[in-house]
Amino acid sequence: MSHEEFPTEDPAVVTCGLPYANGDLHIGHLRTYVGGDIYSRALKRLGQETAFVSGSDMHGTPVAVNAAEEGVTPEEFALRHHEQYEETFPKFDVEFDNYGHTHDATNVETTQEIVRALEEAGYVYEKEIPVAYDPDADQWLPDRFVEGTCPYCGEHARGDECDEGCGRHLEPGEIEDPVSTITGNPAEYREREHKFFAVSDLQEYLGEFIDRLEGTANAQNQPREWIEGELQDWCITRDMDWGVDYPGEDDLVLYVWVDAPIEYISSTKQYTERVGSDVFDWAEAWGADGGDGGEIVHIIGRDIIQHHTVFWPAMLRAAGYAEPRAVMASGFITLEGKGFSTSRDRAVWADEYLDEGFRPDLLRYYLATNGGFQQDVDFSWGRFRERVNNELVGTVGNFVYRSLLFAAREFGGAPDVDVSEDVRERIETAIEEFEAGVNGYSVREVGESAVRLAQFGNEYIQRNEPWKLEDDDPEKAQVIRDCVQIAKAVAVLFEPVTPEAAENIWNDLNEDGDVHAVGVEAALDVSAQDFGEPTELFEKIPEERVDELNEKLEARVAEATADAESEGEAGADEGDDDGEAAAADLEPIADERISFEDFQELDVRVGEIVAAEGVEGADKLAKLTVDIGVEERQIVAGIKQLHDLDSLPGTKIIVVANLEKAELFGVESNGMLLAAGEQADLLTTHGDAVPGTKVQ
RNA sequence: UGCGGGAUAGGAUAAUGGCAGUCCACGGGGCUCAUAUCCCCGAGGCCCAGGUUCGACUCCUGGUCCCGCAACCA
Repeated sequence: MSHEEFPTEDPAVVTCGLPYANGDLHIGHLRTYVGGDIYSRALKRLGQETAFVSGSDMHGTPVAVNAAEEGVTPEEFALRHHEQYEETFPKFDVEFDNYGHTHDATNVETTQEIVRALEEAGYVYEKEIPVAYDPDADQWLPDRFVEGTCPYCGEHARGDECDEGCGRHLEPGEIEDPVSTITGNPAEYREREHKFFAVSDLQEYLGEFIDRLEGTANAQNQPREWIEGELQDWCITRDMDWGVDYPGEDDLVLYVWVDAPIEYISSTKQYTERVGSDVFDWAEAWGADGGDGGEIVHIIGRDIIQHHTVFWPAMLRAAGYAEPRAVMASGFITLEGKGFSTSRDRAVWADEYLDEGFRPDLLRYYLATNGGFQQDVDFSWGRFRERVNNELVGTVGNFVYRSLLFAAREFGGAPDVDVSEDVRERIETAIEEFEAGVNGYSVREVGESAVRLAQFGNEYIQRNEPWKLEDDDPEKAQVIRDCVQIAKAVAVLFEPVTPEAAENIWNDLNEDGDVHAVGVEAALDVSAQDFGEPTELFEKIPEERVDELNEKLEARVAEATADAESEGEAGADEGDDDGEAAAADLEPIADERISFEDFQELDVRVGEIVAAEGVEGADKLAKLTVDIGVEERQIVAGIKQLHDLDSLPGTKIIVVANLEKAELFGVESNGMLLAAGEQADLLTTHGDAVPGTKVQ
């Protein structure tokens, strides 16, 4: 690796964090992949030899647990997601040079090689630790295969973290009353030998490494806490079948975070196997040939910074590979100002975006340029429309279209004169900005260099008004020639962000060759002379589309929330919508009608609140004791913050009495109270119906 | 609680301690080859409180708020 400016003489590897084979992709995920794709295209554009690789992360307990729930094998489960990812990325023009997965033979082999190297170098030792064990099923229960009671807050918790209560991380052996998540059997603790990676031996190295690491500031600073504090060694084995076998140990697999980053190497290897080492040499890039290695750039979400700045470089170092040059950690995405919530279907899914008929270019542009890469950005359909209409249609599309249209009509293509000095210099400036974006690890800067150039183009054509010039005025040919060149430069510089539009400009210009393969210098190359009338690059998004999309989103969230509530998860999630907003745009009435019989299935009763108290550890849940005439019921509802609980006893409410029981935060909820809207305005009786009266 | 990132106009971004600039949106006017671009004018901003200083968005102290991370969560 060098710390010279790109492009360097060495091969580069750009990687994207492995998507975990356990769910659907939404535009929040896409930010990292689009960012990586743009960055790798930009590097290639600068002439840097680059491999862009990733793969699906197939292992780990969540896959195993979810597969078991579905009754399929982990491999089947994970492969299904893998295939889906593999199909989805190209639809967004995210084009990996190689996309593998962690369960393929290459990765298993590479992982085992690296683990052996760690062992040989003396970085692995054994230690006995307590592990949950299911004696009935004769099975070890690592991580999420066990759940029980958090020793710190007493809430129900997963084996590895107290997900519902205090949020603390739990060490193996800590969780109390352990129960198997597969069989429901009570578990016991058994001492068990496990393998540890002596990260602490590499503390000094990691301290130096982090000082020279490039990329975004968050990736460099966040891990300082651990690296400059006391590093703990890392347990790298698990008692399960699903994973990469630990070499020489039949009943242990490697912890998923060992084989996951190694997929970066394996995927590069597969690329070399496909194209030949004369085109791209994985061993040189990763320093497996004993050399210094190439330029390794990791592009990840900021949630996995520590894995890429502590464990991973430690493994590379200990096993004798090259270290990463840069880590770019992206911020998160919010949707219309609020967090994504996949359980509430509050998300813009990758497939959904495409199904709405939008081109990948538009989203790529939005994601790449709406804020700095490490900044959290908000996605809203309104702003999406604004930026597409103003910047892509108004600035870029309009400039290219008006220039090429004018050129085609007046000259049948580009007039045969040289590009003026001023314009040449302006294009050179744009190239410099583009390069600065790559060297500053800013996909935003890369994307904006082309838009600013198009903006200059609009000013330039406007200032010179070629449409007012006489046909024999040499100035007319000059201006048009300059504009055609600017349009070509825009195609070259905008290609990483909007590959499809770049291709269209290229075709309109009647250029030979592949716009995806040319270098930045092509921006200044003489254009083809003849071309016809151009196509329109981008289409405006009408305002009604935004309304429609927002309505769809709201309706979906409402539906998912209602589903969740009927499953007894009411209020356990965020619900901070404000009342005015909810009143301003009401959800449309459902189209589907239900029969009277269906309605009659609901046993709705008048009830009276006897007692109300908050559920400990939950922000929003309240435990209510409700008198419904025939009996008293305990009902949990998400109203803790919305009502004064002390004033509730004596209040008459309406209750769905025959809703199935549910457990929320470990508290049983036997029924559901009816309330209106996000503010949970409680339904009550107008007259004096006694508790137990049926509502009909 | 600790650590990190952040807070500049409605949104997005700049400013060695020296006039708070730019893009988009908004209001008004002009131009018009073009999917309404460009030009002109206008309204609108430094999270708060102290301090250092001739002078603070910038440096210091103390707060507030947002987003993360806190290690066998993929």
